[in-house]
Amino acid sequence: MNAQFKKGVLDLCVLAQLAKGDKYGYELTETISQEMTVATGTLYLLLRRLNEEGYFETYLVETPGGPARKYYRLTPKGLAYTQSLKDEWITFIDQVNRLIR
Amino acid sequence: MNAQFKKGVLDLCVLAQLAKGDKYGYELTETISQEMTVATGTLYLLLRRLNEEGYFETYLVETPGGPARKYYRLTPKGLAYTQSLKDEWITFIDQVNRLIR
DNA sequence: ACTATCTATGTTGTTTTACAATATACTATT
DNA sequence: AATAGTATATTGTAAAACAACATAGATAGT
Repeated sequence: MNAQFKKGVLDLCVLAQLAKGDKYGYELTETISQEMTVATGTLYLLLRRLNEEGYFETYLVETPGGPARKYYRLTPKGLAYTQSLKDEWITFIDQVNRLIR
Repeated sequence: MNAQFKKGVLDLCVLAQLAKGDKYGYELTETISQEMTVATGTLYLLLRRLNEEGYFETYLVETPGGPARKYYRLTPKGLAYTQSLKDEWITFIDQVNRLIR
């Protein structure tokens, strides 16, 4: 069992969003905030950490108004990690449900 | 949303077990270990914390062989907290599922 | 008699993660 | 001129889980 799941579901949420297509940080903050409260700083910290672990590639895109957007693209390693995290999440839910029902 | 859920599902597992009936620490360790890995020290730390917050009453029971068992009994406050945590857990699963599917 | 194992409770120090607060910077609106 | 929105990022703090260790009585094996 992955110990990180007890406190690391956000990783999965971000990775699963990126599996749908490249996104920039602020965009991820907005999307995830629709479902749960998350501090903006938390997302950037998480993105930096996962980036350092080789799950992302990044690229900058200029915008006419406002600062440039930093897009995150999943690497093959990142995609594989996303799938394994998703599987572990499903398993984890079952384990918890067996204990609490 | 409860921020503790991202890292506090163990609380719910322990409380839900106690909602079924009084149990002692080692017994909880055994039961929860059937579903997920958990360090013995973690359980006792968690029990002490929840006890200090008024969710338990405790009592000792002598055993013919081995040290006495410390039983934990949910207080009304603890039972109410268990139910609210359970509700929040169900909600949380839905929120995550919307983000990852 | 000694050793290991099981039952049972508990503490200490470390790591991880999320949060709050703060900082920067450009644009558009009032 | 001030505020709000878009966008990225850092710092310090708190919570929770872990690993390792400590204690202790009973039992079983060698």
